[in-house]
Amino acid sequence: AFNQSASQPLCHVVRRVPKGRVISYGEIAKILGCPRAARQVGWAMRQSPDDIPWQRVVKADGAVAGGEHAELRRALLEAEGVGFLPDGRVDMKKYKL
DNA sequence: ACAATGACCGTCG
DNA sequence: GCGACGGCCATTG
Repeated sequence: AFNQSASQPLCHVVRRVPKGRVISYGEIAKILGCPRAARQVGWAMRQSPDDIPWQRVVKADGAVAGGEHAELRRALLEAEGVGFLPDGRVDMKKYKL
């Protein structure tokens, strides 16, 4: 049930992620009550305002999603102190919430 | 109502 | 360790 109103709880979860940390779509979905709704999270995120720190939302394996903005968000994460592995992914062991 | 698509996840070879 | 496959829930043509 990730309708437009769902973007609110979604934002809540994203905002609760501390700076310098990341969270995966699956984790968010789980927190929202639908452990298998990772895709919907992505869908809701796409239509959500950009005022929220979406840069902290990455895939379960640490890869940064987000198509065109992916590189930009990666840069933002680096600015927050999130370390990236040589393969261009976040070190989930250290930074995953 | 059906089939295809997606800012994904977990399992299996 | 990596690539392939299916499942998941909601949106869209």
